[in-house]
Amino acid sequence: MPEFQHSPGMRDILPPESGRWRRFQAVFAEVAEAAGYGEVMPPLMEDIGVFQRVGEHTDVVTKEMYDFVDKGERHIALRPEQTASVCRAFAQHRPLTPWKVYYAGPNFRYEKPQRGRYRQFDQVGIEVLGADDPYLDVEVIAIAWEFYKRLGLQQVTLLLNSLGEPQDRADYTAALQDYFEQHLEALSPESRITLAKNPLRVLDSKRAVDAAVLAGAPHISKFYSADAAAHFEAVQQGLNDLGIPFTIDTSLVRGLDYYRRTTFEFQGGTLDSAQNALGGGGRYDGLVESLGGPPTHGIGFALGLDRTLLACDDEGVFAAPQAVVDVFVVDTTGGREALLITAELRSAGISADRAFENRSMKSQMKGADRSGAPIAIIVGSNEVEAGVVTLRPLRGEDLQRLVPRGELISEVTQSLEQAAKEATA
RNA sequence: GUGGUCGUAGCUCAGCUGGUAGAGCGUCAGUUUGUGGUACUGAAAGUCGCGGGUUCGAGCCCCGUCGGUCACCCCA
Repeated sequence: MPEFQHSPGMRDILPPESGRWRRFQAVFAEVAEAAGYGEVMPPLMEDIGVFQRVGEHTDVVTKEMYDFVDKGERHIALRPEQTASVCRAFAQHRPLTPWKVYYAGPNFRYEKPQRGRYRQFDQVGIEVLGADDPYLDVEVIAIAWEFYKRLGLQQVTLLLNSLGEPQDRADYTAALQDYFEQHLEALSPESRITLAKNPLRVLDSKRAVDAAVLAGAPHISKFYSADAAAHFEAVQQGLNDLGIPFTIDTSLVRGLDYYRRTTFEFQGGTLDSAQNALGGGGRYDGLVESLGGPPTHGIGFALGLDRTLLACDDEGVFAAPQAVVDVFVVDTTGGREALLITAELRSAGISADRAFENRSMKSQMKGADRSGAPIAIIVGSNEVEAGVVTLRPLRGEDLQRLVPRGELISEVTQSLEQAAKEATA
């Protein structure tokens, strides 16, 4: 065993999996940019106050933050999510609204790790600040939906709810509190604890004993103000117009305290309940204001990279890309020819790899095979004397041939084009 | 944070009631010293997570600890 391993909940992402991560983020960037979103890159750490504004009562803030005091006596925290940072950035820079941004990168939460749940975990997401239009809600959801489609995921369920206006939410919370207190005996001990902290979140319970009580609980929909009801109606209509299927789930309560009106979550159909929340988001108010900005409407979502990838594994889509190089150079004269030829190929925009340590030809050919390259360039003493190289197709039935050293690039280019054509045919 | 479970070569695992470690895959090297993907031969590679204890003797038993995993909690 090595003396050091990564800390719990941290991981090394190695190739080819790392290529999959990069592609994941690239696809997300494409989808977001196609809708006019620009990338925002907030810092990995901030004054802890930025995150505390998100919700004084949530576990994310109270128990799970990675924080420390820096050499300037500042109380700093590693970001547990990015929404707060984006709002802080908005309050600080005051860009034109609506401000449409996306982000990708790691977040940190001090939790007990388990499958699909790490202390350093990546999310991609978008936020829009400064607009309250229900069609914006639809656009935001549609972007996530399109992203899942691009990945190839089929079994994603969109759960939709509205928490109403802050007042509606408060009224509902009070009603819920009353109801649960009347049925305290039937609630699980865990839920009773949750009830004391935040009645809304009792609805999240997955415990079987709570099911009966939950089924009889009052519904948020009875508490909507006219505005909230109209907004929610418009969102549903818009989703229907785009052909995006959704399920209303009145028990859908997001973890952070600042949400209002539209909330949504994406669930993976193939995953266990512990990690089936692929992503979620909603509309929020007051966050920018609490960070020193003007009153600003906001909406956004965050999607977990790990869980989404787990869902991809289960559905057999979005596999890790195989690292492939165009050409593998086999040199049996000591390696200098390979040095020159790979450099020449790379300068010409042709990716090329080679073996080192002067291995046997057989070993080098093995390397060529493993590299995935469609062609090998072989150089031995015969070739060097004759001023040629051997161009050896590795994938098809074509025979190898000698080409003049000076025509290397044009011959390889031609050969690669032909290989590409055969591959698609 | 609480509870269950697991931890043996790079990977996946075997190792019966305790007697100082094995397989497959992979890696490397050979099988006519210029040619890969198949086959054959061989080799390297493990302080059996770590630390204590019981025992003549522990990978197998006990305790602790670290890590993974599952459930709860929470969430992505």
